[in-house]
Amino acid sequence: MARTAGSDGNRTEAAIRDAAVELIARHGHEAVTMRQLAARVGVQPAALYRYFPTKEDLLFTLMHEHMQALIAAWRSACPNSDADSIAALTAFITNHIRFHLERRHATHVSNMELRSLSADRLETILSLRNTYETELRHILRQGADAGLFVIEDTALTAMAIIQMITGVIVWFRPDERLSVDEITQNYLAMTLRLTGAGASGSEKHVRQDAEFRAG
Amino acid sequence: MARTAGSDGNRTEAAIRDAAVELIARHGHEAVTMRQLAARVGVQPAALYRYFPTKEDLLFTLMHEHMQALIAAWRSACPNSDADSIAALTAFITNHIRFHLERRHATHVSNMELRSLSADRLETILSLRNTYETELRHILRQGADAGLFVIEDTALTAMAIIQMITGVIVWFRPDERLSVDEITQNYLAMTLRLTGAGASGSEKHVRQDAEFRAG
DNA sequence: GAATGAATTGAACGTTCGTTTTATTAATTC
DNA sequence: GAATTAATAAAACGAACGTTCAATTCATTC
Repeated sequence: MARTAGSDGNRTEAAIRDAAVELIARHGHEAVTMRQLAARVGVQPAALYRYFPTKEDLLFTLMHEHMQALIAAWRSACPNSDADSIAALTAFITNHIRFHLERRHATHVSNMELRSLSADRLETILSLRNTYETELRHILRQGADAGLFVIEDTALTAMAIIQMITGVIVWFRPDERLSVDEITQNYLAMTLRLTGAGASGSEKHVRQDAEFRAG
Repeated sequence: MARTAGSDGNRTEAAIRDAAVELIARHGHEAVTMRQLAARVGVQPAALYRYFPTKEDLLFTLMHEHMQALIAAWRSACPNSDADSIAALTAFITNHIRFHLERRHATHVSNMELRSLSADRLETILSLRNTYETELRHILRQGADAGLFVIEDTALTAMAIIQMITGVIVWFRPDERLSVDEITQNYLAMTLRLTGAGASGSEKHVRQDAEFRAG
């Protein structure tokens, strides 16, 4: 056989991307074979090479688009530059958690498969990551300068916050006892306390365990 | 040739473990080949099979011993059960960061290579991990019950703290601008604020950016 | 409805993988 | 110093890997 009835390049490419994200997130890039991926898509292995020249190209494409989407999401979610730092931090945390919970698989790939990239492509991804993290560092520094935050070390605090709020994808599973909104408010409250902003902006969001379980 | 002069099974096994931890941490379990590992040890691939029956057995051994060492380290570092919750939390954070900074490679392996384990071995490791994390949950719950902490959700807060303090191994490199002690104090201060214990126990550790850079 | 391009198959390439087997040498025991 | 055991080398196994190539069929254009 050859070309199949109803075949469509755009649909096939999208199916490859979707299947690849899920398989790589679950088993890792090295562990996923092109045959395995092709079988999941419902196609022969050779067909994959019409869309991605190599296995690594496929991985890089997924990671690159994910990082660009993350930065784009923040650009459209961040408040005006004259907003106060607490509002900016709130927007950052909220956007980050929502974005990552919506794309758990893609985030896993972007965070775990860096070592499968060639040197120059690794640098491309790390540069995008740094661009994003710099946004948080700016918020923290401005807030600290304005006396709104208590921060010992801006870079270290930024890393700590990002590790904490990205970690949600490790344990969160849909149909969990907590809704996405509850989780977001919870992480936000912790972040505001962590940065010393708790007293001025977070109390209204704080609820106790019992209320969470009841709701 | 065959047995080499001065060869010693104990030394060879230790060399295999050390090389395996480093290689797996850097490249991932799937990406490391037995030939590559053997070359690093300075031995032929077949020699590895005298010490570990399969590649997965080697990985599991490394992860299992690491998790048991982590739990043992906490058992010998945790204060008496009549100590207050802030002291217990302080001991937990301090022990965790020191332990992980001393074993960055092994921690990387234990955290990233879970998907290379068979189902029953995965369960063994996850069970040990749960044992460890339960210790933190107990501290948080006791402190919340005693009114020392402000915690919305014990399980979620425990996950957030562990993600945050384990994340130190991702960015920390020796000969960094911050010493291990400074990093530990910094994470401790953030954790105490995050749990709402900041006002009563952490101020004496807080220092500003400028002082860190100067020190 | 012939010509052209897009989409895919089927088969194969050389390479590398984890692992096994057998033989050989070094250390230890008696 | 012979017998035994521990430690390794050397070579090979079949299987699976990423990838390529030619052939073939579907869809579109004119």
